[in-house]
Amino acid sequence: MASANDNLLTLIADAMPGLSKSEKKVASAILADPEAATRSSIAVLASIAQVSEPTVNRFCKKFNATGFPDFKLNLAHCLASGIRYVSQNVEARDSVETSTSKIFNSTISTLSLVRDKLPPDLIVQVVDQLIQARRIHFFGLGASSSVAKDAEHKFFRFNLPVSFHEDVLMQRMLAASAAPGDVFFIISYTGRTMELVEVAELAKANGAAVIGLTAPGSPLAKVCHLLIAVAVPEDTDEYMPMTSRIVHLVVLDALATGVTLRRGPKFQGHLKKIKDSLRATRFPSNEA
Amino acid sequence: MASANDNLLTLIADAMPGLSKSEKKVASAILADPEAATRSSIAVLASIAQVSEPTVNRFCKKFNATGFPDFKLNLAHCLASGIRYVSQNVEARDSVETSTSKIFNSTISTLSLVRDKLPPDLIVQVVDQLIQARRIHFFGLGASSSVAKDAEHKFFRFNLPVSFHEDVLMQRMLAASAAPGDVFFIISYTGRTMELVEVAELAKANGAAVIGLTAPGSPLAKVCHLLIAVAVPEDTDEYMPMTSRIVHLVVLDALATGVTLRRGPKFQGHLKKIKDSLRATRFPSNEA
DNA sequence: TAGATTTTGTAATAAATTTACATGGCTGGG
DNA sequence: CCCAGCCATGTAAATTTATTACAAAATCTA
Repeated sequence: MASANDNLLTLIADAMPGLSKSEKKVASAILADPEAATRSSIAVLASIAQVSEPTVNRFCKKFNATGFPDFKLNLAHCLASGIRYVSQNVEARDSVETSTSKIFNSTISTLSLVRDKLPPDLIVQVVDQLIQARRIHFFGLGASSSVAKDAEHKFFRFNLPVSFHEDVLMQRMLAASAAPGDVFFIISYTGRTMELVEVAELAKANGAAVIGLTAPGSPLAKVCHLLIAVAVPEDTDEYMPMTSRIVHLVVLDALATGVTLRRGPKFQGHLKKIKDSLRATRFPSNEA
Repeated sequence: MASANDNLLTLIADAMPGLSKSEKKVASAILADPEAATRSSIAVLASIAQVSEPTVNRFCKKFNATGFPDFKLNLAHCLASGIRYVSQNVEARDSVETSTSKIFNSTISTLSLVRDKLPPDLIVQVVDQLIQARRIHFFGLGASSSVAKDAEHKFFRFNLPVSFHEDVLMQRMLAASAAPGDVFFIISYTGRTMELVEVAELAKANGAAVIGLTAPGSPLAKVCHLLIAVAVPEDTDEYMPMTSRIVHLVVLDALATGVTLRRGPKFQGHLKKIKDSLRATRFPSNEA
């Protein structure tokens, strides 16, 4: 399913190792400036890549195109949908306008990257785990604490037994008194925050399920029963985790929606009740 | 900036009245199935429109293309970036895989929509306002409270005098004791939450600046000195504000980055100090 | 190293696009 | 109302672009 409108550039980049010498030349010529590739003729691209024209043509056909023009079209599509797989880092001399557009662009491209990379059944598994949980704790610290808080807010509406804690002592206490049936959902960009790793280990030792939304290969990732790995190539040292946080939130959106869908229509009534209870606090809408 | 690659289809539709007989034929052939147009050759399109090939070519040149292929490319661009807005809503019978990909897609397309619609200088103005503020309060309720919390966290790192409150009484007290030089940054998806509107009015009456990140035309929007209007066509009644929240966060990222850039390089030292202070709480990275 | 296989390039062919030019229809002045 | 001039449109030729068929080179296998 993901492969249908998959990111062509990513596809090419991923296929690189398995390509022959001159195919690699073509690939890197395209990756170097995809925008230009969509505008050039096959002759121009061939000369840029220093290969013959049929080689370029064959290359295109390898990537499910009927020929070169079709390939260019596909390329144009994936470019237009905001996908710059190389993140555009903000630089100190950028104007505010530039940095703003860079931030939007890199957020967008990161999201589409994650969308394509996320194992489709993983979300399903996590949803299953959440639905049958006796109790769900969302933990996060620092930048991830507002993500965890958001998660609590969202899942609370679903009438799931959720709680959110950003206090380390509370987290520890809850982990210490964990039992099978409890789910600890731990959110961390780096996956290296000691406190959280220890809490995860403690919870796990007590038989609770630990779900991690964090970086692959991190200490926290190793502890989790279920891991939603989000690898965001971020310029962490320059600025702070930004896109990773967004990705985490969207993943949680997906999970929450998954839970609702699983609960079926009988459950919509509950949501409606909550909505109605909020209505009283609002100015009436002037729309129909 | 937005008008540069503005929607080509709209452009064509608008130009219709001023076109000649056979140009109209071409236009309607394209508008009837733009997707097909990007895939057809000039000969095919000409026969569909019942005109000759040069007519099609001339038509393309009228719309700032160098020729037919270039025109197709432009068309493909505007299709890919525009077509997704509609019909990505999650439906009750969707599988979890489908809903997940829909959520990612609609988040992505909403972000690119906002990116194109956001007035470039607005961010600059807000950044100016924030930099010179004596004190900044981030307010949000419900789903927006975690957005506000996130904002506080981010701006705090910049050593700006920020605070965050989700408690209505605290908000009211702060607004009541507001003074010129204070900035109230109020975040609300609907812009209809009474409490927040009242707080905004109170703060404004006391001479504070009110910045709103909310829906255009809403009661809250009318109170603000500076308004960052985010109109997200959301199926609020089915599920909850999801994409709007993400957009809000990305806007705040842009603002935060804008502030850092304005502060200049001397300020990087401060950021580094904060980063170092966090390092002690982390497992060492195994990377270089 | 010989033979087979794969990769790459050359040259011819086919397709698509553009240009140059001719025709037809319309408009406005006589 | 008719003819000159102009604009819109089409025809056909030229040019560019893409594809195919085939041959040469490189790589691999035995």
